[in-house]
Amino acid sequence: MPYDQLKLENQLCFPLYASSHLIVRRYKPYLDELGITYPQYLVLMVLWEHVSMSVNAISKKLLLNTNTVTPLLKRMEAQGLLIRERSKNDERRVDVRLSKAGRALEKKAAEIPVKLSKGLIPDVLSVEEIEQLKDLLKRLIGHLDK
Amino acid sequence: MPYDQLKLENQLCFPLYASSHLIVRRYKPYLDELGITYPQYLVLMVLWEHVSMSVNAISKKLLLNTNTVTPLLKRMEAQGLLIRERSKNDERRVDVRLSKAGRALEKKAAEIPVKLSKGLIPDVLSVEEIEQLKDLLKRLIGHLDK
DNA sequence: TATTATTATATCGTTCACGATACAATCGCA
DNA sequence: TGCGATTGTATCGTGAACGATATAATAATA
Repeated sequence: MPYDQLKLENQLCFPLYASSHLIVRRYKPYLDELGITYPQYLVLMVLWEHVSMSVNAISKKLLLNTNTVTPLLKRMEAQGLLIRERSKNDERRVDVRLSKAGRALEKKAAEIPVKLSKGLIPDVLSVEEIEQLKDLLKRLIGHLDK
Repeated sequence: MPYDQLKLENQLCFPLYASSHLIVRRYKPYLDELGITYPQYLVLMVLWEHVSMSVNAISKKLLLNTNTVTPLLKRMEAQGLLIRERSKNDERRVDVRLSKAGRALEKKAAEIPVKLSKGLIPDVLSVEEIEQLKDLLKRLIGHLDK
């Protein structure tokens, strides 16, 4: 039985890949109600925390490339969720800030993580295990993102 | 400070999403050498373990929808990595098996997980922590995939 | 000041990922 | 046997995700 490391069962990457997809699928019905996608929800979370941010700063925060974030932001601007504006200080930069509509979504969105954790915590994973999982993932990300 | 659960920092989903992307990025240069993408590598792993499988069985194994897997397999067939053939028993099914070229990639692919674990284990995460991480992810997937 | 390098963003083409939908083959059961 | 329900696969359209590339603004330095 050669190449045990090539079994899905034994890989770390596959469960990461799969759980990421599955959890986004779980978010979908709730995000559909708000008219946004999961990556758009990530952008909103960044902008709920920071009044104004450049395209570059957003893409760094989300660990995505700017050529992914640029069209994402343009779609969100077209939907009226945010405003993109060339910075006056440095005209290479485009600063992004939420519109009223974008800011208004925060309250509704706040319920989503609560709803999703139902049935998961503590039945499947305890609070401690969730913290453990987040910690392990953050250390992994720290290694991968350099 | 309202809505703490909406901070990227506090979410479980975001580190899952991010680590999945980052690890696929790490795979990329190695998979480029083999002329395949990460989802194609997943398909190959399934078929290295199982001589023949239906489209449906592959999509279930990878936790992907068939409308994702069908074009994936067609591209792989066009590249000469595998053969798709209507099942004789049940003509609704399409059985998929590797070509010689597809089987030949296994040996080269076997080195990739080994290379990727360098610098990660045990410096960033111990062997035990990797096992712990896989276990937590599998339990999470078990919950999400139903 | 001129020119080279860097930074920030945008554009293009390919591959995924998935919901909605279509359609043919097979199954279940009266 | 007949026929409605189910199953397996495929097609289409939209939104990512990213490498490669382009372009303009700014910074660095000769």
